[in-house]
Amino acid sequence: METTATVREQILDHAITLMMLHGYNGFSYRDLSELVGVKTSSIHYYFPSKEDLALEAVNEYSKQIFALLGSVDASLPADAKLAKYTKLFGRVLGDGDQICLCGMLAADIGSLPDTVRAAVQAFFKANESWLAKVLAQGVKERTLAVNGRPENAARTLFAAYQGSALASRLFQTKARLDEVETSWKVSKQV
Amino acid sequence: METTATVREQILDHAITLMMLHGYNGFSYRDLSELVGVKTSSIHYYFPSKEDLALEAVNEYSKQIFALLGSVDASLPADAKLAKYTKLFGRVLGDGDQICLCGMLAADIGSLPDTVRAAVQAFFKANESWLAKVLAQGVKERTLAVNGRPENAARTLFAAYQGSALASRLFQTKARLDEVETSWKVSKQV
DNA sequence: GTCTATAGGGGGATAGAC
DNA sequence: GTCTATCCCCCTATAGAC
Repeated sequence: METTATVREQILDHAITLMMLHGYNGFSYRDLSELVGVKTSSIHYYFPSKEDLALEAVNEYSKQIFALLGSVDASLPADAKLAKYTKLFGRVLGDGDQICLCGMLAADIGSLPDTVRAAVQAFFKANESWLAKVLAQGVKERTLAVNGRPENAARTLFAAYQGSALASRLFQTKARLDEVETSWKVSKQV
Repeated sequence: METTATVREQILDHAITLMMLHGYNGFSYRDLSELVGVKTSSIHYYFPSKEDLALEAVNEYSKQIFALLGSVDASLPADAKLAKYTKLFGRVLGDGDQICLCGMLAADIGSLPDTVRAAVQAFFKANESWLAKVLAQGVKERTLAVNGRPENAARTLFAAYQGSALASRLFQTKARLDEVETSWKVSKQV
């Protein structure tokens, strides 16, 4: 049982959540201060600048997501893997008021340094390459509908997940994420 | 030749651009003041609160986009209409540092009042229903690849455009928008 | 309509005591 | 490591002169 999180970990976790809710420019050290229960100067002790904090948030977030992706059973059929991915992406969205941290920071990229841009790019690429493998497998198994090369389709698919996360929150319904999955599954045609 | 724009119009146009670059929380009345050449208090004369400004920006932006959508020749084949849409979406992105205003505000929705949320929702729905008609036409003509009902596929397609706009700016390449179109076009299979 | 002036608060960040 | 105190600037918004 892990009931003890260091102050640093608490700051980072809350920073991730706050950015998923309100974006980089929509939260402050004061917000964190109140959530964690330490003064803002203590937060600067761990994360000298807000940009440092954003960068470490992306790295921590990526680490967590990649761990989940890595835990998906490699022997599953492609459509089952895609279903896992949809669920994973949905769980990240929390109660419906959050979007993917890296989708949010991609929106805020105009306010962020290149270090953060590179980290967000890496997150995108990793997800896209994971999805590309699943799509390639789905083509072989004839369970997923892929137009063109799997690499290209995977970029579009990941974009669709990110866009659907935006729409899910905007309309307060998670159904839109499931529709993405449906759009790539081979159907008997309605 | 229209060389005269009212101060109000200039404010609104710059507000749209600034929000497409940096989001709702990433620009200020001072930024606008410097761009337009009037004091911030004059901006408050036209737009009492920043939320008012955001709402009118969405309305103006929507009006412009809907006018462009309406100008697409109804007699075109579906795949040609989709190509027009891709171009239109790409032109909105400007030099590659902007994303769709309503995509951006969907990311910032946690900081915005319900009036703005409703306006952004209306923008999403209008685009989705326009795309749904194109997809339905494409199914008949056998030029577009649609899985499931056109309405569902259209929501996924629009999400893919929004997500690809994010990625286009993140990676500084517009190729990603074209890939969306490719993913819905019936191909001879590579 | 546009300005000056200002209110009143929030922002990130730092110095230095403990 | 955490605090108090503070700096300095930016923020939205308003009052009132012109």
